[in-house]
Amino acid sequence: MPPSEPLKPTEAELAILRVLWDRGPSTVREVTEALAAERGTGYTTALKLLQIMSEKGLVVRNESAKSHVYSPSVPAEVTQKHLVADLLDKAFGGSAQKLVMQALSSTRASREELAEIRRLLDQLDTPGGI
Amino acid sequence: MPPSEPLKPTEAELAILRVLWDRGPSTVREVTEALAAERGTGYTTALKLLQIMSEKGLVVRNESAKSHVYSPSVPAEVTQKHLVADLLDKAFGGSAQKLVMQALSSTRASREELAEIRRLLDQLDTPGGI
DNA sequence: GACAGTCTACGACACTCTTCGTAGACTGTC
DNA sequence: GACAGTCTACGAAGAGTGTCGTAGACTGTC
Repeated sequence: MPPSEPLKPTEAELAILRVLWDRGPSTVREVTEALAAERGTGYTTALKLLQIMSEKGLVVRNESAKSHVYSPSVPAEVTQKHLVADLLDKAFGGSAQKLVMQALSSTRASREELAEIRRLLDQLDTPGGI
Repeated sequence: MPPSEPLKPTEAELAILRVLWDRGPSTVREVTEALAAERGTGYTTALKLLQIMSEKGLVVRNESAKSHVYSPSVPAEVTQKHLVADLLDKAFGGSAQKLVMQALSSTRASREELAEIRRLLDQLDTPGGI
């Protein structure tokens, strides 16, 4: 069977994924240092997490160098989409509208961002010209 | 000091909150039955959860009747906003635009919903007429 | 070839979450 | 007033998470 679900990352795992998304493929040491500021957690903690994430299939690792190099197994967008879908289901009864409204009203989006969203709305409204 | 943070509900707690949001103030038995379909969990489980949530301040309870009646301590929108803000921070680097894009593209919103969102966008774009 | 430094692997611990079993209180019925 | 039914309260067990300490392997330097 296929790898089944892409498994929802835990909080600590998500923090690591964020580092990998930002930095690209990274070693344990690099992840540890990037994480130090916000979490203050040690080297072996990051190592263990990355090992677990590797088992779960959240990251892939390249062992060709002495220091293994870890990368996200799927693009950020895929994981993000899953997280949004999960929240949508669990907290908003599936109403994307409500979620979007909360997201927009709880932050200050720039005018360009708003325009970008409006562009997406137009695209969704008139699907390609069918 | 004030009750500090509104504490993020866990998954099981969120499922219960959803029942209370839908049904309004409810007894343990009512919550248990509403939850039975999706979780198949027993009476004492719901009771314990509600007790814990009451301690945490997620719900308030009215003990005037023999069967205590539980209600959400804050409106759904407040909790939802916190959850969105949390996801925004932890998974999207604070970019509401990306979150909204994922939310909109991962679901089929109706034309009316899209219009509603567009209305909110207009409102955000021209704040009151300054 | 001993030593310092860096790496991975692994086990253990504390903590939280979720679930349930059991006990005790209360209420109505015969 | 005994009994069945329903309620709350509480303790405990099992799984999952996040953290680290320690051990063992490898690499380079003197």
